[in-house]
Amino acid sequence: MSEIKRNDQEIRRYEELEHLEKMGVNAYPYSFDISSTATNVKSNFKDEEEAPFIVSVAGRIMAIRRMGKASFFSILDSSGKIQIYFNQKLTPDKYDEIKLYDIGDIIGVKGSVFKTKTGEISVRAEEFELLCKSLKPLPIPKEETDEDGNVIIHDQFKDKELRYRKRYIDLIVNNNIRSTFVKRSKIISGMRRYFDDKGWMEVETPILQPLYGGASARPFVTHHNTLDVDMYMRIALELYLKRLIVGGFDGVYEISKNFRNEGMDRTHNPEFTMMEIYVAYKDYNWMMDMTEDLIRKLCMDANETYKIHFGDFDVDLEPKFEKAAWFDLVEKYTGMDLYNKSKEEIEKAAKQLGVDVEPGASAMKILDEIFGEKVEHHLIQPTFVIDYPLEMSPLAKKHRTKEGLVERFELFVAGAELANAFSELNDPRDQRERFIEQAKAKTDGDEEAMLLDEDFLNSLEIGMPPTAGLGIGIDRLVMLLTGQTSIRDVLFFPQMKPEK
RNA sequence: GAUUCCGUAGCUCAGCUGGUAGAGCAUUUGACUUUUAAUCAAAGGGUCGUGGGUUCGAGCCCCGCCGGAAUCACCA
Repeated sequence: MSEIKRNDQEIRRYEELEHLEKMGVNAYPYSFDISSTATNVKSNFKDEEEAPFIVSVAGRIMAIRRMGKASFFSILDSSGKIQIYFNQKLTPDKYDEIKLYDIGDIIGVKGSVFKTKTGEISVRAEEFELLCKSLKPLPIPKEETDEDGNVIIHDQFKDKELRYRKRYIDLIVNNNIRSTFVKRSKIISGMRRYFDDKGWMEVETPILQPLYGGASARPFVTHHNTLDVDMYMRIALELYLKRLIVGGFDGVYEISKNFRNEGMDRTHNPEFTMMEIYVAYKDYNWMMDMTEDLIRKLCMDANETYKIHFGDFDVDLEPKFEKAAWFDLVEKYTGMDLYNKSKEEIEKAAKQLGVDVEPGASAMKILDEIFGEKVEHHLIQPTFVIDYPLEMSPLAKKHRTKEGLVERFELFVAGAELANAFSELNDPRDQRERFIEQAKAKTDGDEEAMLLDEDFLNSLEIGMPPTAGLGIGIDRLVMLLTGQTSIRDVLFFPQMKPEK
């Protein structure tokens, strides 16, 4: 048994807990009936009201102002804060008990609502009880409102490491971050509602997979003991969802975690949430319209406006999204037409443009670099980039008219990729060739090249109808729609190095 | 992975050219029946991230390590 070290404030709280229990107070009771939230109390209270407005509320004590025989507490519930007024006269038998309450404790209060001299709507504590004793001090910030109405926060809990590691504290004391996560939830539920209303079905597919596929990334490897085989955490949803289209569903989608064993930074977390949807009998043109409609609606639902401020950018989602072909954009921003050019020509172009290229990089890698460095940061207003080079997109269908291209689009907003979609490749012969190309790339040292999935090919041989597929990185979408520039601020529990 | 910066009380931070620690809030005690950063009076609280080194002496200088942040690289 390791010895628990407590600081003075913690020791004091444990002593108080014992004191309360000696007084016959249960510091951890089972339930409490709530009639209203803090915000509802405030909005439903009317000055003129003559009949008493009795409510019962519960929340965490965030501030205590004791004045001898009267005290004002501020409690916080899921909706916000409300002031509680205690007076010895109101509860002569229990007034001493509140002397043992601390900031952080959770209490339930029943009483009439009134407005204090200073105009704050408050609940008179006619009945109250402790609902949970808090045994560790909370880093409580203090808020002050200056003459101009600006809220100044003192002693704010802002150490990013601690905030991420102890998110539950962050959520209690930094009430502004709550709204980001509320919006996140709204965005995801809004997306579900949008798809469900169209009759598409939410499904679940394996996270533990014998083979990983559907994207270019390095996987996490784990081991199944009974079968004694290595398994992979999925890096994408694609190949299983397409199997379900083969199985006869017209529309399937999944919103779930993917795992990629790669770097962590402002836009990457090793586990992240992905939405992929596949709709039979549709192509990427149709999918573009659907995506635009969806994103616009989600933004309106979350923000009640189409205008977004993200980093240094102001983005407007209301006008029709731009469409531009991949090679046209390269030409626009580099002055070079690289469509259907040889590897030597592409290498030369990269050199002229000052784009660093790893030795041995394929033509596609170089093109990708050029696009990433010269084009992406220009794509601020919503832009569908369409018609990608074939080799970059091993699961996308060949363009119906343009040689060497596929029917694929990515949606860029504020310089970041938000969505990726194709007319899905359903010709099993072509798909096999693409996998073989990938295998070659892998032996040439491309660690992220895709693996050949025989069973997936088998499903295509059974036959998949023409299908459009779309993937949206949910975390990035939430970042965009909430104006957060770090993925860690849209994840409750971002991945951190283990402590110690 | 690289570079820069950061780690001091429960929280936010100060700490000069090296002389073994300060403030506000929080906590404790007392006063106070409409306060709201409540106020007033007093008090307690620190292995200065960690391990070495230099020095008579290190929070401060040097090296390693741990953790974090930012930027870059990697990354469909």
